[in-house]
Amino acid sequence: MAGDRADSRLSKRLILTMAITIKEVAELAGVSPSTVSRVIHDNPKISEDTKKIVNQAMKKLKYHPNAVARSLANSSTKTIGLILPNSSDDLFTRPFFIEAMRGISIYSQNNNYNLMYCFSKSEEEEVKFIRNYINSGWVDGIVLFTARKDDKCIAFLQEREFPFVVIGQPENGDNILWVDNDNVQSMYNVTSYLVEKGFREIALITGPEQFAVTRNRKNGYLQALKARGLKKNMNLILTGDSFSEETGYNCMKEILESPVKVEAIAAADDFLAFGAMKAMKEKDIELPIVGFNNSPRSSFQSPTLSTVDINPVLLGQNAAELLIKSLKGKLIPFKNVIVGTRLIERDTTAKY
Amino acid sequence: MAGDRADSRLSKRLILTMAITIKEVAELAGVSPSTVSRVIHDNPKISEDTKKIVNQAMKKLKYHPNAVARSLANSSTKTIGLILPNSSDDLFTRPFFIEAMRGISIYSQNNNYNLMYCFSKSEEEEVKFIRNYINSGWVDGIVLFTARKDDKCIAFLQEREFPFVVIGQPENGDNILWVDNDNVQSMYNVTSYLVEKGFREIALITGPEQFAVTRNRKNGYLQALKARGLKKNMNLILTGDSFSEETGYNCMKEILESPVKVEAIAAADDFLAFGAMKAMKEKDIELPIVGFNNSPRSSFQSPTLSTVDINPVLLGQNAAELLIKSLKGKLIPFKNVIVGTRLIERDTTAKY
DNA sequence: TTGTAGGCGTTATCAT
DNA sequence: ATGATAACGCCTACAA
Repeated sequence: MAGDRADSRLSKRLILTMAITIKEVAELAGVSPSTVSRVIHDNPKISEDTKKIVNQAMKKLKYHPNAVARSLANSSTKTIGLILPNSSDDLFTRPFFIEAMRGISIYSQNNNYNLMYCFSKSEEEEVKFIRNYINSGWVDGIVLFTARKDDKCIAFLQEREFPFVVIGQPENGDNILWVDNDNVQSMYNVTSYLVEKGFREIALITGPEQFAVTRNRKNGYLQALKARGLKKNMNLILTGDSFSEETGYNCMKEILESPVKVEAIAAADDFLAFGAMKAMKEKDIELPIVGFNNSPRSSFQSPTLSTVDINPVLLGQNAAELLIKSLKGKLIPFKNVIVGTRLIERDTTAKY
Repeated sequence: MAGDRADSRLSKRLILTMAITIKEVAELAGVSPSTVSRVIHDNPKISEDTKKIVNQAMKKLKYHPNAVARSLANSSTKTIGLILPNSSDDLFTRPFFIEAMRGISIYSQNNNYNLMYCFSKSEEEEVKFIRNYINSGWVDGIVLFTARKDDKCIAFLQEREFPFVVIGQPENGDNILWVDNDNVQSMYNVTSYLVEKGFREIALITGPEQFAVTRNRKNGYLQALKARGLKKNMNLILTGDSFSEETGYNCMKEILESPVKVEAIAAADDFLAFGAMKAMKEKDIELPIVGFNNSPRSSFQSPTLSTVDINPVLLGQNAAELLIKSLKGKLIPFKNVIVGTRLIERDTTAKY
């Protein structure tokens, strides 16, 4: 007498706002819940007839699987957590983050993964949020948006053996999933480009050394000089303590007010370049300069700034792809992806 | 003999990567799972002694509640879904969205709510994602980032009677949670400001009428004229078909090439203003102009653009607050919040 | 091919 | 104050 058992909800349903469950579909279709579950998962050994009946019942009742229950049973939420870093102002002035987020969403949405995000104010808070995501069981994997030297987030994730991917090349990244541009190569290209224009005394303005991106771009610069037979001049290498406009301004001012000869500038970030341009303007000097990241402002400066497009959307997409494939247990042939960059020639260099 | 029952997982635990459950804590503490649950929830009728014992056990085992199981039992995920709209390029060039997201995250994180997001390519896709969020049961409520005329997302959410909040004032918004600036007042202020500078022939460049923000700003403009005893001139009111720079350019060109006299411009968006400035430059004309939204570029144009700061972070924070309070069943005294704006005077108007 | 039963980890009701 | 038990909705051996 299944009909009068206590769990015969369909007939007794009073609260209409509650979602339809697999049991109710089963009841209407006259089969067992497991059969319905099998139909949902396209289990091969199910007869066409019952499949049809069950599908009709599902349609009639407007059944939709409850993802939470599913997650509990599968111990997988099909959700990825994004840890937005503490770069406070950067977050707003630079479209990098939202573009990368969009890239991640493109791949994830196509593969039925959900996305969670949180903003953090400090590296400690980042770790706190990661811990929280892991402990609560909300996410299957995590995306980090930056790789620092001695990165606490990475250390923590490794210790917990939790799946993650980094946008940016971590140190000791051998066993880590990451995506990045080839920052060595990109800056190599920028430097070579300036050398080919005929400049010899090329200054480099970078951000803090704790970021891999800084060390790599510096390397690219040095390698290019070497390859062209130019020797490095430490007075031309300025390491700022941030990627801000102010830092760029100070670095450029320092060079201009020193006796060092400069003919061109490679900046590791557009904002450093903006600051440098400001310093030059103040002294009524105009030197060729190239930035990095193709920030919107770069095409509206006067003169417009030559820069390098690092393709953040693609970085995000590849990050999501790496992580999701590894979550699915797919054998991925490589643990990291290099996304190509593109030098955009604008006013600050085109005329030379 | 509880010790040798089949579910005595603690003693038999082989797989160490599996998370600790309430049962294992109970076993170690020598109490029942329900007691542990009560300790977790600070249930008043629990003895200090057992509370202590249980807490020790939790600490020792590094227990953390499983949020998914909790959600299933509570039929609430404490998660909010954000529907990022289809404004493709806008998303990247304007920090509005990420700032609003940050605002939402501030309030949500403080109240232990999680955030999910998705990007959509069209209004249809937005509805699809909303449907998905609701049907799957992943989210308790939804945040919309824009309010269109005849908004399909809002209609769908209302039909499903699902909790949501809108950033932007919807039409027929009486029974809807929303936050917005007072767009009428803001543009009223801008217009009055220009009138006080002595200008009479003030042009208005707006985006499409389908957006409430457009209609409201237009209203503010008209009301200000009326209040100052100026009569409206339809030739000075340009309604663009987007908020883009190109649209602003075309509108301004149209005015400048017509016989109409213009003395100043109020633009409903910075990008419209950027376009207008470009059109003026081409004709070697410089008229006072005010934009909207305080986009980063506005302070780097030459001349720098006067604009209105709409405080997107606060908009986001208030949106989250409204939604979460209503989810918690708190009686909220108002169903909407008005966030103040601030006119920022820069080069395009300061000198007059 | 289909059904039964137990489990995923937590909460809540009802006893005691 | 504490424990047993049955949900929450779905999945999956195992049985038939």
